[in-house]
Amino acid sequence: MSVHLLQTATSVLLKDPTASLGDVARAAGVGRTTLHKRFPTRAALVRAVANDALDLIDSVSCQVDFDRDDAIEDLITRLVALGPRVEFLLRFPGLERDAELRTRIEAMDEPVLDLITRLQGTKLRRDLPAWWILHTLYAGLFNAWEAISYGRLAPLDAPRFVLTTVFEGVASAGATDRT
Amino acid sequence: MSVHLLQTATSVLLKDPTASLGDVARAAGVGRTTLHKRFPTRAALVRAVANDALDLIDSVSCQVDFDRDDAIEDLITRLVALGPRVEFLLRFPGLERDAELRTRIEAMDEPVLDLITRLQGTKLRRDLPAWWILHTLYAGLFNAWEAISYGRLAPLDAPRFVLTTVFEGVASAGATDRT
DNA sequence: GAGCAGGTGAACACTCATGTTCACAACGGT
DNA sequence: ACCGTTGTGAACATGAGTGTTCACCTGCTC
Repeated sequence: MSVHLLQTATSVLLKDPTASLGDVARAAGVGRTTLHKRFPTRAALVRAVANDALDLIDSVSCQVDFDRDDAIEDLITRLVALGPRVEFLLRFPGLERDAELRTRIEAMDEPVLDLITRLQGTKLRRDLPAWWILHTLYAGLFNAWEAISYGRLAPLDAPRFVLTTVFEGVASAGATDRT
Repeated sequence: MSVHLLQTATSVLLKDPTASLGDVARAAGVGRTTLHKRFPTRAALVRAVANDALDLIDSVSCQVDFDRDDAIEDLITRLVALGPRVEFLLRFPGLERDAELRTRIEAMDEPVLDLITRLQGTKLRRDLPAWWILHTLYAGLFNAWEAISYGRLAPLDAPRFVLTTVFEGVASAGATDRT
């Protein structure tokens, strides 16, 4: 049941980062006292939500074979499915002020950066820095999550949208005006 | 001098959306009373900052000839230069709850959406919805602003990065694995 | 039934952002 | 020198979120 509490907290805090603890408790169908017993302070709750998301990413990361050439496609597809839990990590303001969290987030980026660097020998452009490509991927993910939450994009369409847009761009195949 | 106040408020609130009015006033080198005299309430300040950003966009929008085929490139290049003032519009939480602001934001999107739809006849892909392409552009902008604020990206490089990435994608030219 | 773990609402004190007012200082125009 | 404007710090009341405690209830095991 504590799991459901964290998930509810995730979506409530994501929708309104200034939501009070009372709001979170009510949304989770739980007393504010109970919430306080699990997470003695607001900072503790936020940290728990973030760590939960990081655990989720770790579990996904383990399932991806980073040695395969289509590892990125696999990773993106799996990350899209995670939705708000991970979006929280990239969106919640002030999260990077927690040193421990910042460390975990950077550690999460590292293998992907390595993968990108390696693939820049084959299927990825060499004229862009790896970090820019990584953040472009994140931007695509965030884009998809937002569209899904607004009901504009079907969750099952999302991976294809993100991958095709990030990899091939929005220009039509014929128009190659690389400047 | 009021202009400088709004710009300071923009960057302070962007860095920390929960910053107190005292923080804003101090950052602007002005008394909290003075701030209150100009903007009687916090909501009024936020609205003023947002409207300032929208005015800025309007003034840019007027300079772009939406009939030209390279209007998008022109628009993006100009928007990148605006930086945090516009980033505020896309980032600040709860901004869309103000009906008047939401209207202005949608009105801002409209001509760009029309342009995208028109260009889908020529240089833009037809197999993606116009709104998706629009949001991909925004995501690229946001990406660049963030990289600039972290000092990773030179402002003068930004337009090229955004345009080439959004239009052509991150895949190397040879790898055309359109699924 | 006794005991215990877990959950709950009520209540309290405390902090802090906020809105508001007021008296005072600086400055420019007349 | 006078006065309106503009900015300033100090002070105050208010409200909301927060952390904390306590008494009470429920369901479970022994």
